Amino acid sequence: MHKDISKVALQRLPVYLNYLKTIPEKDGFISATVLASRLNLGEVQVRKDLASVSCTGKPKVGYEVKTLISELESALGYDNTADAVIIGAGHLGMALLDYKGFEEYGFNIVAGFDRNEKVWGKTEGGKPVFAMEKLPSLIARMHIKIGIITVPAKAAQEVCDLLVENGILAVWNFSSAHLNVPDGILVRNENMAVSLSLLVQHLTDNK
Amino acid sequence: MHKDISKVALQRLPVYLNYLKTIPEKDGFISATVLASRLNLGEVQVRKDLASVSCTGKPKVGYEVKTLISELESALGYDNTADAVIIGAGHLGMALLDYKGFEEYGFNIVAGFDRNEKVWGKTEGGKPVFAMEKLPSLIARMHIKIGIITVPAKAAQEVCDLLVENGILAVWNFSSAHLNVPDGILVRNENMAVSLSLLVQHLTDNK
DNA sequence: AATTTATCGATAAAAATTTATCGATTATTT
DNA sequence: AAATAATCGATAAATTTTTATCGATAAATT
Repeated sequence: MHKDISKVALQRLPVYLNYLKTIPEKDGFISATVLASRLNLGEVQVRKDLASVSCTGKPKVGYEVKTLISELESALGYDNTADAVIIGAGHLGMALLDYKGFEEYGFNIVAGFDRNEKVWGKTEGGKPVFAMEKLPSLIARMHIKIGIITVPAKAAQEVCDLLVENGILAVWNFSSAHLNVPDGILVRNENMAVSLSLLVQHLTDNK
Repeated sequence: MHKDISKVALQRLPVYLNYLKTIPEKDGFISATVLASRLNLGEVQVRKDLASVSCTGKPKVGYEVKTLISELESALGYDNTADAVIIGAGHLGMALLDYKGFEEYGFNIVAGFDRNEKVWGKTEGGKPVFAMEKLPSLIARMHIKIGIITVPAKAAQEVCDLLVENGILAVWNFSSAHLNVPDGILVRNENMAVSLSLLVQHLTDNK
């Protein structure tokens, strides 16, 4: 098994994977040179990134696309599917429930939960929405370790506490609230405004 | 004006800003030490990041929160509000239309556009959804430079081309498609599955 | 008023990441 | 069959980023 994939490389691997899945050369070969120019990355960087998951590149031709795809998938751990639940079935929660990309990458959003009884029993992309009361038993029964928080900021900490109490180990936080968690619990904050601001920053720099 | 903010620091600045806006010490001071421990970052790193936008820290007490907030905002360019449009009024598009965080950061999502006439005329969070035909004139009239793509992958390139044709300079791509754009156009890809996979990666590493 | 404590800001060291270079290898061309 | 061209993979150099150290300073304490 390949190891020592740097943090930043790890962020680029899915980009390669994603791109490889869309190209016409699906049944042939692709070189690091071509890949680099298509994705606007450095040729050497691409080669180095790929070296961390593959050693099947052949001089003059490059990498077999099929092989590379499965090597990337396996390196990224997409083989072992991971289950997660979503708390908050507003538009964002529903969008994530429906997001096809997850399945493709081996993730499985099991269900959504919401306080509002109007959405109980609804399904989105085949995923059901339940009452909050059902959360503890479902998490326990299915040994779920990942919780996705898409509730308003005000309710986020409360929801987070509930998740942690019930054995969740990683939280993906879409609310703007800053979450306090005990040691050992991983929080990843997804702040949409931050992402957009980085885009704008870039825009104003280059003029 | 402060300069030379490193790329990675630039990604952390909004985190500080976001956190500062939520704390109880709003009217007082906060030290890099405290900020670091609250956000689980290195003390020196925080101090260095802040040094790139501020020089108002006082020994023994830290930084005045109010001052720091406005210094961060100005460094990040949140003074000059930026307008954007969203193409694709599915759940994700609707969620972004409704996302309150943007306004807070000085962004303004002007409107959504969709091919499906069932959603035309709807509003979400006060933002209207229009037919695609209205896109060119609105972009031109309001001088909008940012487009957010939340359509399915199949339609993404077509939408992207349309945006570019009409003068959009930056694209925030939520679809899984890889977009080809002319030089000078900035594309930022938001792959939800990537974010989740990084979370999971971290989870499986630390066990 | 002197001493202690907490923190800044700067500089230096360490670590991580990117970029450059180059020999080895494989297909293609002569 | 030999020469050529393209590309890999490895190693080295350059750059960027993170972490450590330390004197200076402002508030708190003695």
